[in-house]
Amino acid sequence: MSTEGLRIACSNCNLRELCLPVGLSANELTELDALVANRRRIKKGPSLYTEGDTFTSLFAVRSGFFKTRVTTPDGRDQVTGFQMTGEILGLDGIVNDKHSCDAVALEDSEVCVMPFSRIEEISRSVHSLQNHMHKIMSREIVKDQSIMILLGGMRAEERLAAFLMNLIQRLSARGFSKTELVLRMTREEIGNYLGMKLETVSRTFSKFADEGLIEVHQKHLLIKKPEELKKLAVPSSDSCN
Amino acid sequence: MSTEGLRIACSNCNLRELCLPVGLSANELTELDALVANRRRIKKGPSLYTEGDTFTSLFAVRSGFFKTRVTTPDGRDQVTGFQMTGEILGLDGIVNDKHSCDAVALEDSEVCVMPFSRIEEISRSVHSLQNHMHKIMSREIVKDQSIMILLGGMRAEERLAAFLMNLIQRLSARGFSKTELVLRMTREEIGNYLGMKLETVSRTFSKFADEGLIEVHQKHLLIKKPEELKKLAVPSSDSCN
DNA sequence: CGGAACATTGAGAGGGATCAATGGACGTGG
DNA sequence: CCACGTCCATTGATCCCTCTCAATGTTCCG
Repeated sequence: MSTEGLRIACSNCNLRELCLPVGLSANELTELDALVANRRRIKKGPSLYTEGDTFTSLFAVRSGFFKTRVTTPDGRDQVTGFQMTGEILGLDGIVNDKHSCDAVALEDSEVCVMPFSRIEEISRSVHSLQNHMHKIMSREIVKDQSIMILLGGMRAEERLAAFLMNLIQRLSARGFSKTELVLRMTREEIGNYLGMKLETVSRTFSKFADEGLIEVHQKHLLIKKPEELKKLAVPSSDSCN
Repeated sequence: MSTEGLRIACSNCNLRELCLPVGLSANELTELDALVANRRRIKKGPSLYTEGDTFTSLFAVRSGFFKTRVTTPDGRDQVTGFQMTGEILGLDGIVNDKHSCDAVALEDSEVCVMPFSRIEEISRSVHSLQNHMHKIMSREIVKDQSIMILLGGMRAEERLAAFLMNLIQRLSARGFSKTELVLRMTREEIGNYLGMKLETVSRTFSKFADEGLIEVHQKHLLIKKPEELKKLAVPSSDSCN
């Protein structure tokens, strides 16, 4: 929960190809250096923000891993996403000036804090940033469409396969292996996200393992037949984010 | 599919309290009059746009009723939303400069065509429009969270109750009855949206009717016990859009 | 009036939930 | 460094909600 004053400019951040500045020119990048107010470290467990918190800033994940979660009045909750390096958190807060979900760190993490008023201000002069913000929000909307397909129409196997392919794809875009991954979340969190119970997640993993598609050692997964998995996950396997 | 040249300014549109201009001052409204390029009529059945269409404009529903739908590579499809008067269509297209879903008119409809480049341009000088666009997109993201709760964690009864309460709430915001409504979509479309089969939708309607919560006459519904329904639909019954 | 599209209702099957017990992994403290 | 407790994962047995398949009814429109 500590708030350090570490300041690093977007223009020489090694994430600039993944994060908000993606596609901006060198000149434009320099203008973005005023965008990040500071960095913030979050230990595993605590929330970056919580439902109801006043919205002031967007956050870019610099390192670590998050989940977002909404809780219903009757205490049920729903995991709405998992965010990794370079992805943006906080877009839910814009509409009502307060956050509508919790963002929880699943491991020790670090985020760049970008005051939203500053984003809007810079957007007015840097056209590409303006367009970029629109694209980021639109991407989120399109991503949510994929989740609706998943939750609305797919069966357990398909959901889990789609989930794995999505994770693999995002990890490989970050330079990680296409065949090996370490799950940062529990079976329960996966299940909650995918609209199934943790036992079903576990069983489905076991089934995939029996069929030789993957190898499971707790949170360590080895993808042995990506093509087969992809076939299971047919719909929108190219989904971004 | 005809493209008429009907031009009406936002500043004297009777939807300005519901639609994009909501909350803008009179002065600002005048600046928005350059925003709507034209109007377009869509008959029941055809699409306003289709997956893959080049994205150029957002659309505001002026009259009528739409559904948005994504189709997966293997032919399954998923209804991702229903849009009524004053609501915005096309946000999905921003990220890739092409639309990622179909927008289908469920009755004869009319939309205002707002070229996105013009929106971005005006946004740079009219700060409240800039903020407004961000809020509209954020609202869409928050709405999608509610759908995830619905699809991920609720049972058939709860889904349908939540759906009805949401419709009623949006209709009443438009001056329609809080207790009576005409469904513009079929059972199949409702079911697809809610992740259930049309038979289950029909059965659940019948169950609600048996319990005296509603009265069903095909597409005409009478809400007899809104409180009871709301209780069933507990989560995020206040969801916007 | 007849046909097509949509809705209702029933009977049976199945996928995933639920309840329950066991087994590993990890971290903390003795 | 081991013991213990906690958290997490696996697996089994059973049940129930929803899907599926199928028949009938209703409305609307040409």
